[in-house]
Amino acid sequence: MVTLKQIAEELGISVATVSKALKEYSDVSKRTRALVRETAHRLNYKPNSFAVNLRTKESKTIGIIIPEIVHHFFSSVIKGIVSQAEKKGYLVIMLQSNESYDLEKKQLDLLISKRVDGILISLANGTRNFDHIKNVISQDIPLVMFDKIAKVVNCSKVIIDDRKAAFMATQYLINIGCKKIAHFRGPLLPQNSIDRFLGYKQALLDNNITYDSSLVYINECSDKSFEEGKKNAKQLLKDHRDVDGIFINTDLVAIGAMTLFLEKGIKIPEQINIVGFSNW
Amino acid sequence: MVTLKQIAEELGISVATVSKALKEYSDVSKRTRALVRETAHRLNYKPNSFAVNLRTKESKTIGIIIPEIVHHFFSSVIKGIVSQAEKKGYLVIMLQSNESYDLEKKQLDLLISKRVDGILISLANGTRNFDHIKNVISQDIPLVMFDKIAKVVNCSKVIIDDRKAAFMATQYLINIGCKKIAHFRGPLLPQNSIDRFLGYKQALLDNNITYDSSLVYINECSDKSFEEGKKNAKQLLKDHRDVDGIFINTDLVAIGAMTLFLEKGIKIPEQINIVGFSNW
DNA sequence: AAACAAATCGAAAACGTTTTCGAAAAACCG
DNA sequence: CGGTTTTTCGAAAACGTTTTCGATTTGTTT
Repeated sequence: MVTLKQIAEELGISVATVSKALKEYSDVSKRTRALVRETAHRLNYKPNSFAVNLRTKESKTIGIIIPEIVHHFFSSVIKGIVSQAEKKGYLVIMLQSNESYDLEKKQLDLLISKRVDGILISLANGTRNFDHIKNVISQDIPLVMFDKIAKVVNCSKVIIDDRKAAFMATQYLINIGCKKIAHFRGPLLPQNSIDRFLGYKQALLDNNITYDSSLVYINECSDKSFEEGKKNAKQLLKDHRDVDGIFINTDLVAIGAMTLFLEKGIKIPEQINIVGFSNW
Repeated sequence: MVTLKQIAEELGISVATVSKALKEYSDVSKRTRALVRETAHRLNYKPNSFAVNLRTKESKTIGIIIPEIVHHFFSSVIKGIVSQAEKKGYLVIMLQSNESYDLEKKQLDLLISKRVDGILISLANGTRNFDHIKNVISQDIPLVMFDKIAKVVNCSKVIIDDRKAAFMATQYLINIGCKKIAHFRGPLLPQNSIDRFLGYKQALLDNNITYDSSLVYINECSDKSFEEGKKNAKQLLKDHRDVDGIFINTDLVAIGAMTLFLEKGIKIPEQINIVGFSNW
């Protein structure tokens, strides 16, 4: 591997000038600048990023922590992040928390020990303490939360209007004539699960439909979402045979529910209407 | 940020001993080792990985290049790679080639300029020259290819037996009674596209069904796979109305084809049987 | 030609760690 | 107690780059 020193020796000048020449410092004459550029190219010089990192104290990489990689939403988010970061010369290190608080904390430690320049994070469902996040922020490491956020943490956040979207989904069911609408919601904690529930409730309220908490089913949105959807659908059939619409927190759960209904010979959308959330 | 030097000053010993103590060198007495460990922990010492990288000439990161992140197969592969790498203390940098040869080359350059310790790569469909790969290998940077490989490159490779799998899929269609079986294949180049085609052909041969090249349709497996599936299915209906089975290179294409058949009122599997490939 | 300004370069320190090698101290032995 | 071995430590170099600051050279102005 060729270094600045070798270029310097080749040209009989100092390492300092070579370094400056390569960064086009006005400090060094045009003639030597050209000379250096030329031989650097000839020797196929590539700066040693380890040394650059140490000296400049930055790595031009950003870290990202998401609950689950194999997930249509997150994998498209990653794609966007990676390609955008790239344009600015940044690389992306990706870790997943498996929806676990402990793992999330460990991954965060890993990223700061690697001294990434910044961190993007979507919280695990299991996270209800945010000290590890606040700790990072207090160390002045840039951090922004997206999708699964915590309102109490003071940092930039990127989210959609879950509440409004849920409202619109429920309103749609009402518009096409549904009278009794159930909701399969996510866990109690993540903000977007809460907001979607509130949007659902608001839509009922605005249309003078009385809210019935027994129509709300919870699922964990773990990696068995599909099975959870089937289970909840089965339970729903027992509890409320006359439900004619469901607004479901996540598409994979919705697919599980649909599968069960089809197995039971229940026609969609003739007998029951279903709206999922996520754009899978 | 606390450094070795600060620990050394705190204890009135040298930086060298602190470093060695933290790595449990037998070189330093048990007493000082304990002392160092203790104060390091108390001061919340975290080694500066930039310096470690520079000194040890390794970064404990591996790079991975895949054609497409938003893809069920690749995102599960990533998940496996990330979690396994993690166990060994490695991080993963991920880049995508968008199925483009030029981008693939650029990404490879990026990874080696970042001096990753090793590279995993699944080739882009557009790649038909492998000098960039060979070049990396000749620099003694560990590289292994997976899924979309090139036979001519001399390195470790991880693949499945595409040919056998395709054979089994086609054989299955034959077993359930299909007489005229079409094949929607992938591009001409990637090895697994070739192998799947050969497996299909072999199955026909072994069952004394004459191979008819007009029953083979090509699709590019780009990001418009779904549309390609529909298009090929439409064409197939024009060319060979009596086909009763199709072995399709990729699930997303198969879904496109199924969608078109359903739109045309053709019943699956009553009128036509379909096997896709990928486990989506 | 003296005086000054501008252009060009390089020595050296710094980033924080790891490792070699020699020196000092301690322990052991007859 | 002298000599030898073992244990314990630290000085210093090295990794390759960036940047400051002073020195030297060149050019410009009276």
